[in-house]
Amino acid sequence: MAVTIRDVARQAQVSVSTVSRALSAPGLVKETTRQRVLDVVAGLGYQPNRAARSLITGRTGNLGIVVPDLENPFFPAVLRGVQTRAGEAGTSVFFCDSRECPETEAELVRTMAAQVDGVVLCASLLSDETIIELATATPLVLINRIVPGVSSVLMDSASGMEQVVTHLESLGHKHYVYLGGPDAAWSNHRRMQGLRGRAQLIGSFEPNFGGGHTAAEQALKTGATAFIAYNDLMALGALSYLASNDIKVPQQISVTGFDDILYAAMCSPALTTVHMPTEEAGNVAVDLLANLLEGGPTEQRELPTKLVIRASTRKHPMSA
Amino acid sequence: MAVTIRDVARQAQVSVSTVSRALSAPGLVKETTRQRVLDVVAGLGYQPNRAARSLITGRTGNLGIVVPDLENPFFPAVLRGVQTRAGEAGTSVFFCDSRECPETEAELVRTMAAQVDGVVLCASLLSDETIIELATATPLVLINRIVPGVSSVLMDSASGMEQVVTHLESLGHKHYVYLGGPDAAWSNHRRMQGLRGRAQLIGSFEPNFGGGHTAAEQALKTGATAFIAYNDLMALGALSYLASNDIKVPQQISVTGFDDILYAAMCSPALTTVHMPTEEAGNVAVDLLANLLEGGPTEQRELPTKLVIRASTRKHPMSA
DNA sequence: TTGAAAGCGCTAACAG
DNA sequence: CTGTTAGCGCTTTCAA
Repeated sequence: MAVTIRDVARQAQVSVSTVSRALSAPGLVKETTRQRVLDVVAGLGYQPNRAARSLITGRTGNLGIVVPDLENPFFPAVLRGVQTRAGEAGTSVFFCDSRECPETEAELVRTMAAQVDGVVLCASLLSDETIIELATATPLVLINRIVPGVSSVLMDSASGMEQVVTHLESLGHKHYVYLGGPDAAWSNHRRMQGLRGRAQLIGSFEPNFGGGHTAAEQALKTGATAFIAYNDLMALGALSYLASNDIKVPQQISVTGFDDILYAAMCSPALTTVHMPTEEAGNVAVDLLANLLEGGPTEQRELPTKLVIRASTRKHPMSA
Repeated sequence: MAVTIRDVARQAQVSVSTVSRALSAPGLVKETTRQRVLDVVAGLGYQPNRAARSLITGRTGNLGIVVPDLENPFFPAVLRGVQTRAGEAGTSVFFCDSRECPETEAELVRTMAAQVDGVVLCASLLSDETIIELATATPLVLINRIVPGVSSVLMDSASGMEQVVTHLESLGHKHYVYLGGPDAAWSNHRRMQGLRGRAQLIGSFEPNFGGGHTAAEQALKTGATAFIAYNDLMALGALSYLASNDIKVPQQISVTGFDDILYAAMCSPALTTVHMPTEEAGNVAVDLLANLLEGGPTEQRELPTKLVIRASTRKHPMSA
């Protein structure tokens, strides 16, 4: 195979342990020796064998992330945050898409566990019990989910939703309907809390374009003047349904989304939605995982969200 | 740590080598012995330590993929294809986003090389030389890029573009402009070939929403009646620019995209674009990589593309 | 068909 | 500050 630590040791005229130390515990080696080793390392293009290292340290230097749907741009954004922060620490990232299936999710976490130091679980659909069980076996950080005793980073959905409601009320809307996401999604319940009981509820629907389409059809029958979608993808689906039925947004019906994915700003009318600090959440998740790996305590962190008002909402016509 | 091969051997009353063989070379062990070992394995929940295994076999059982922009839904779709096929073979997938930066790209491939058996490189911006150099060090499969002597899977951009041109001509358009993507992108040149010299060229622009916005502004000055965008994201940006300038699509100007990302169908007007077999490309890439790892030859595979006609194109008004 | 033994490349005591 | 030594958990000759 490639060049080993022994080759470096020989050429630098030191023992293998000195090479090892020069690389991973610089303080323990005389500066001139270290420099000599480093030169040889560079010259030979030596790269430590990670398998050998992790065999002895028990650490892989990798981390995993599983998301429910890679096609929802919300999740690639989180991935980016994770990759960026992990990369800074020389950590590589495994990813998996569970396709909104809880069984797959648990399976993936278990499979990953064997080859990573810890995993980030996004918008999990698993039960508290299963999550606790997984967290016992593997350092685990949740994103947008709270489970007692497990680290997590939250984007404040409840507050985001309250901002939506406040906005809609300030526009004079009296009757609005919530196009609900998956029952198993913790975020869905959290968002409902933010509604403070003021919205009519329908659902649950699939948290994607098709789900929004279906939801809009039902929502229309309620006579509501505003639709609050579980997420942007559903809102986009609703927009599409309404457009194809010649219902004008926002003139006849106001629509709001959640997540502020890229397309929320691109569609027309541009979507009023709640901005989520996705990349930052990814960063923080990696930090929490790092703490965990150093024996630190579990932590919960909450990141603020902010309503972004665009063109899909306006004053309720009757309230003028 | 966890349960080791020795624990299994002890409890099954055989040597460690027998356990090893029972697991990875079933033919070499008496059936009854094998069954006994397997029972113990299941009972103990034994999972072979991958680091130890790969230390000796030199294989990691992992593969890597690097894409230029995770925010472009085209790439998550490819990722999915890769993950799916890799998963079937028990292979895990590392991902990285190079953020359209060639240096980062090369760096990422090199970093990954240390811990994967091979890597898939999507829409690479690197020079042929660099790619060949990387391919020499690591089994490599390219997606949407051809480099002599390197395996690759192509989605037939040239043909896709020809279909666009044919469509536009059939609608009576005489003057159309190509909103070009990055100069370093092989796909960009390939798509230009499909133009057969019949479009005016402007660019290059960033292959995203913002780039499309900018491009549309310039394209407008050409007096062309149809805009052909390098990809859907740019087309979406162009649509947005035109809408905000009260130019009606497709009444005044026709617009086409490329890729058929999810949002191409969602926006309004829905985008006429070229559908790319992204997931399949991911699958095939994994297959080619597997062949390579088994000592097979490099291969080039081309997958067909198909024009999807939606609402953003129509007959040229002057040609009625 | 099975077992014993020799490492894969590296880190981590333990001496010096 | 540096070297020696003993493995980490597994696969793979080589013998039996």
